[in-house]
Amino acid sequence: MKATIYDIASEAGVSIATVSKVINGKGKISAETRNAVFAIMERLDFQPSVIASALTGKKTFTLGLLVPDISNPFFAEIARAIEDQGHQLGYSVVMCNTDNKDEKVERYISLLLQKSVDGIIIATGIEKKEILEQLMARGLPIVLIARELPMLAVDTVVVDDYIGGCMAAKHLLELGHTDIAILAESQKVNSSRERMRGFKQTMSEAGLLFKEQFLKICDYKVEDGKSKALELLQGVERPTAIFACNDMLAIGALQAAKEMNIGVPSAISIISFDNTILSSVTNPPLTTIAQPMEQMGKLAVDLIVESIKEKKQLKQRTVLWPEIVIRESTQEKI
Amino acid sequence: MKATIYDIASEAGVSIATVSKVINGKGKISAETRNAVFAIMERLDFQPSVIASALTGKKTFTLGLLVPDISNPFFAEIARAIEDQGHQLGYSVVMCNTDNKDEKVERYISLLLQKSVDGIIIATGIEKKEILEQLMARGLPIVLIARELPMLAVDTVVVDDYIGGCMAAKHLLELGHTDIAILAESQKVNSSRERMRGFKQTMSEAGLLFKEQFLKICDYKVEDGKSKALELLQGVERPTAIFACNDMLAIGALQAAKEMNIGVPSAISIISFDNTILSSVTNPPLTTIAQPMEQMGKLAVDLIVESIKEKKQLKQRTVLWPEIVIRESTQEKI
DNA sequence: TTGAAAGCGTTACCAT
DNA sequence: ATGGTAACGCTTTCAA
Repeated sequence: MKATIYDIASEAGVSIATVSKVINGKGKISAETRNAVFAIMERLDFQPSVIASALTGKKTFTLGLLVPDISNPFFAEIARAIEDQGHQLGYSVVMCNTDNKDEKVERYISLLLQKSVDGIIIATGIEKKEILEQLMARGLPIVLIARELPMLAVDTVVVDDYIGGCMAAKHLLELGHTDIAILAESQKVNSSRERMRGFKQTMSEAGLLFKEQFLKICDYKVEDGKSKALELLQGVERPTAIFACNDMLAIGALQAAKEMNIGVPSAISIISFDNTILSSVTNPPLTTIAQPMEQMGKLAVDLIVESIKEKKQLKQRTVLWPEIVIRESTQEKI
Repeated sequence: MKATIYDIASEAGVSIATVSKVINGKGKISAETRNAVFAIMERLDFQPSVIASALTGKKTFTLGLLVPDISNPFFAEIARAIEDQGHQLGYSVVMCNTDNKDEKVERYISLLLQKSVDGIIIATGIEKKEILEQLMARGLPIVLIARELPMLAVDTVVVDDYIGGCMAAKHLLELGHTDIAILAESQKVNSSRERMRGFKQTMSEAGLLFKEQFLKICDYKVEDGKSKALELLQGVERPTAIFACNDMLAIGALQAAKEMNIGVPSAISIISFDNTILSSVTNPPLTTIAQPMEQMGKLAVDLIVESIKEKKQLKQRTVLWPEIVIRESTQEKI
């Protein structure tokens, strides 16, 4: 049914070794046979089997990608960047949605191993770092993107969350806000912790005290951001600005303000983090600390491919600079 | 390095055939040897190579998924549903972003063929239907989702776009609107054409005339929706309602109205199509015709898997019913 | 209940 | 410049 190297060989009246050589451009082959073989491959619509060639020790040119949920715009944008660069360099990417569950992570990793992927890019949180250690022990190239596992020598690409937090605080401070609340993700998430740390640090450097009752820890869901923001806005003391640790939470805050008829940014300023498509689509559009998702994805792929080609064995941690995107959800305190 | 079936066999003092049988639960194996083999597989952390087993004629348990752009929330949500169900049934999915370009489609298909995927789910537009015909001639299972290629016997899962268009019109009509504009996608897109057709049909059945100057054909981009909506709103005759053929265009319309200080829905109603996360996040949140993305994805996978298992060879076209989700972007004409 | 051996589509080494 | 052949890790058939 599908043409194989044997079909080509017999059709061309040469050996399979010769065909293999012309496919891979190896060895010395006369222009004449080369052309003949190419012509026949074309005519028979021959596609060399990656499967078979992988079996002989070559690569599968396939990467695994672990994300919590591709329907989350942040990860969708990262995934797009990764697939683009992967494709550019000749790799396919297998998408895996983990829902941030270690058990699913383990299942997917096992599957990817069975399929002999050349490397795995991980954008999902992992609690048990043994999972990764085991993987690394196997010598499989790994890179972490947008997540980190401290104290593990693994290639990592992240944005500087601490600086991002600082930038958010600086912006709000410059606008004259002093009563500021934070909508954070679970403190198990390293990036969220760092964003908060940068934020608080900048406040205290400005001689301001962050009021702990203004800190709300949320799930990663619009709904939860909304209910926590509602608590904030209904409290006796009301903040004049909110720092949401991601776009989803910021949207929740926006909805809470709307529900309470509190103007944004007139009565309350909201700044978020990520700069996914969501932040440009809300009303008002969100001022946000942008993660350079495209470069992050590209970099992650470049790292893993280098590591697959064994061009490098030093592990590195690349920290990208965030950037503030000022839209319309923040304004001077009045 | 990685344990193979040989390692297990020699460790267990049996033949590789025996090991193969216990892995696949085939043939008759004594409980004793079975347990021994299992124990050793466990101890050696053995992962059977899908590559090798695929080479012997079995499947790769991998599906290709062609989407225009995974960072578009509609396709991200579809992709999530597909990956979920695929994983459920034992299949991995390779994601491919085509940007709706036939050349990229062809490149990806060729790659997927080389990797011996068991089937391809296509959610991307294709102009040259020969591409598909060729694929089908190879006997590779294919299913189309959210796109169709008329006059081609291929499994297809779509929402009833015509009915969806009718529902949108009916809603607007019930609210008393008569001057209604349409923001459509390229007329090459079958679904957009159908939505429009249903919409116009319903209007004319109500004895209303659709004014052709109220039809704007757009790209698939927020920006374009905005500029086209702006033209509409700045015209001498201004519509009191807009039907946008997808969420992105509706967002553009929302932005246009905001820029012109036209209240939504007080001065103009906007209804959209898709019900991606975007429609719930805008202000006001969008009334929209929902596509059941989750079921569509699940169904597509079920179809392709059946077809892989050769349980079925009849091609079918499954048309799902859309549903209107009323939010706050539409109201009675005043 | 178990095993030997052929075969899957390539690559790579060694001959010619 | 070209070809023969072992090897990759597994499944399957046939024998024992």
